[in-house]
Amino acid sequence: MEKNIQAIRGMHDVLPSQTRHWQYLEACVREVLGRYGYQEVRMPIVEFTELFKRSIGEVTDIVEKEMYTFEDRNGDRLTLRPEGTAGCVRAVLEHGLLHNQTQRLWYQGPMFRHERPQKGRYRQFQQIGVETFGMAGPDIDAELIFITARLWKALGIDGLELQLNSLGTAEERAAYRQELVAYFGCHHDALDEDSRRRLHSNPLRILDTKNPDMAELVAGAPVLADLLGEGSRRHFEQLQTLLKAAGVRFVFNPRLVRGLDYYSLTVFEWVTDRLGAQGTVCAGGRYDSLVAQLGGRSTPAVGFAMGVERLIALLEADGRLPETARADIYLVQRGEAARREALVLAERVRDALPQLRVLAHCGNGAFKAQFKRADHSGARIALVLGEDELARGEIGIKHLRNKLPQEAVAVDCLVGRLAEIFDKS
RNA sequence: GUGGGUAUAGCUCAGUCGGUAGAGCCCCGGAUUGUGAUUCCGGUCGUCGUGGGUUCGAGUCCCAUUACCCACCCCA
Repeated sequence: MEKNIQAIRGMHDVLPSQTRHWQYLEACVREVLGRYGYQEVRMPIVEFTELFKRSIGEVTDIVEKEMYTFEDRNGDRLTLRPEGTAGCVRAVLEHGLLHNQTQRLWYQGPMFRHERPQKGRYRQFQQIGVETFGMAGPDIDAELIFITARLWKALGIDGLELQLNSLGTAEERAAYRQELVAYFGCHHDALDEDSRRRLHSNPLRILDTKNPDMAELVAGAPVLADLLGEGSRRHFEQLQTLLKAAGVRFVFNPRLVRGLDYYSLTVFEWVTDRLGAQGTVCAGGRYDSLVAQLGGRSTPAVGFAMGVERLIALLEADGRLPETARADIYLVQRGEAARREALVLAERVRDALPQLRVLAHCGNGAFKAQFKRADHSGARIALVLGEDELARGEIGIKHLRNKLPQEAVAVDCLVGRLAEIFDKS
């Protein structure tokens, strides 16, 4: 038997009842970022596989088993982007946007990771990313965090916790990594299966284990903060001072590690406990070595990304989202001549009153049913054009949301009368 | 990749011990001619996820499979 075609696992349609929510969120983001002077960039969804391998890191889960990679018709290895930073860096390098200048950029779009879907985690998911280039100080780190805090406020999201950590420079982190591997290597027998694997892939992750049997071992592990050099330490302290000065609350989380290889110094996450296991709603950090790593002149950079589905889930849980837009006017008609006239009339109303949403009934349908639809559309008034009205050169205005009696106005006066009605609200 | 749960109408869900498939919502029609949301009456809608098996008989029991959900892993 033939199977119905359905959406790819982990990839979802956004239906009309939800698009309104997305648009609201996007408008909010656009507005806030605009106020900080950030500019939107749009990159391709597909890049050379090599780009992601070189930026995200060969031994990360993303590169090893989560990428949608395929061969192009001419034999190129291509990958559906699993995150946005790599492509953004590639784009600014390719177009010389880092030549003697700083950049504050943002983008939005789908990312793809072949993971097992669950709440808040999908194979195609939407991210809004923000990246800045050419600024090395903690002030730009703080600015990014201010942006996020302002965004939560604008959206009405509260209850998020900001977690903060410093990973040090690439050298410091490498040194720390070695110490960790040495330490856990000595206690190899005490490691659980996951941690043994992490020992090679991402030893910093071991610190974040959820296994209580490992708690003691982890507690005795060397601490990254002890290995930070003077520069890293000052950067981190200054950032904290800036956050405090601006009244942005945060929690120092020494176990906060990012999964991608390119991070250094500042890393942060906004988390919630209301979304199940996928509690990170926004995360980012500094990646001062990535630009050089991808062939550019060494350029400091810092950025973050938000998971749009997760933010929407939060907003929906709080009932913070606007209703789907309703119609303002529904035009019902009856009779052949009226049907033709109705469409023309609707056009005229749209010409004169562009802010109104005008639905004209199309096709057949009992008069009664048309009113039913008018009601259902949410329209405040129904315009009635039947044989009688047509003969008299009039149009009926029926108020659907209050007790006002139905009016009849000359067709020429309709626009003026409608303007009056909708002006009052 | 690993584990657990679920699958019945467009939606939300009942369905007893194995005995002919149900409700609410939605949609459509009607309640004196051309007027909605309330009320009343009537109506449409199902490969009971899919494929096998047990049985006189399976939505129900068994096996397999697929999809979805949740968690692990990982991450936004």
